[in-house]
Amino acid sequence: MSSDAARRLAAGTDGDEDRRRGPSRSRSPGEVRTGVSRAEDGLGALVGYNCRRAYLAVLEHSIRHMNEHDLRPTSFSVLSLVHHEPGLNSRQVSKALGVHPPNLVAIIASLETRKLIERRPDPADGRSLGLHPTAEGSRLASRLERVLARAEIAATAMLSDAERETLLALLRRVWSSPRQA
Amino acid sequence: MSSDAARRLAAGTDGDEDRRRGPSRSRSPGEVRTGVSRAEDGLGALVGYNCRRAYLAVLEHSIRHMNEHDLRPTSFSVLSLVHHEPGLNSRQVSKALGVHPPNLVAIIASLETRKLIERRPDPADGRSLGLHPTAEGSRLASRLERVLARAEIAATAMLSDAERETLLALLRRVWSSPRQA
DNA sequence: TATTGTTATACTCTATAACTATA
DNA sequence: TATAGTTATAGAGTATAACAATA
Repeated sequence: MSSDAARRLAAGTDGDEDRRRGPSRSRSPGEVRTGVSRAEDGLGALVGYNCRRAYLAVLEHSIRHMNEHDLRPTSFSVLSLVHHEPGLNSRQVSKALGVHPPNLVAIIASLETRKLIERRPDPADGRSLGLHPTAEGSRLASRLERVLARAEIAATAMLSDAERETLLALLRRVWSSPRQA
Repeated sequence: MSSDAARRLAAGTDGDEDRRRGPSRSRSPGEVRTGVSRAEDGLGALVGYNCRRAYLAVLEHSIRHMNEHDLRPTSFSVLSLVHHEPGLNSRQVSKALGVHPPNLVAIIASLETRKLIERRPDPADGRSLGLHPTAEGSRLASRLERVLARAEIAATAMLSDAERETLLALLRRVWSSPRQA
């Protein structure tokens, strides 16, 4: 490590003892000081950036549990959704999860091969195939949901239960609110 | 559309008028009712899932502005970080952003080719190359940060300013808190 | 021995066009 | 004409091993 900037970043946190410090120069004098590296500035001020980092931090705790059952995050999402909403077809799963239809084909085929879900022709629409969890699929979905919920509590142990609920509620509103225009 | 499940999902929201409804059957009787498709159940209860969906929802508003300057999310992150912390080397950027070193090589090379950043040999360490924004790079970073901040406010217009700040603070704590073990 | 920057490479994820069967 | 499922494919993102130069 050679620079001041490096040492400030290393921790990744923005603790109280680190609040007021000199500007990290190497910029021309007279330039506006932007607040260098405080969490409220730059990337730290962006909801998108922080959502992504939080997602990855939480995922790190969860991914192992999914891998133990040979499920990727999206495979698990499909299984869980079909568990809670049996009868959905592929197109509806696509819309609900925001995954493009072609990218669901292999996922659904794999879940079916592993006998976690079944595809049943819709008698009312010859094009549509309803997705239904098998008994084993439902068991796995419920169990993994519980395991992942616990893993997430561990991953977000720095939050109180109330704060975690607040976070969940805010996130849900962000992505599931009807968009304007 | 053929199933009940489909109609319930279509809106993506969980409005009050939709709160109490019968279980979506096609599962064996006597099975525990899991709360089918309410936001608090299944995927909706998972922080990771909601972080990811919120990230993608916000990104949809922001990506256009980055593309206008031929920047991908990670390229912009590097530029913004280097703008606020000039002098960081590639390894430090890697740690700060959680991007693996080999994946930064092309990004940094491109930013340098476009004269948005410069690489200066560290006199104290012959291996290290300090990254510094050019005047144009700093201008672009500041401008894009402002544009993206506004785009995010539009993307999260369903939140009050206070709620947005709360969300940001909670997300930051999730990913930047020191992890246990 | 350890670290910085790098190459090569593989794997995963995401996106688009176009085809078929059905509506 | 439109929609559901699918194929093929391209592009973007992410990951690991290993090397040269330097510490």
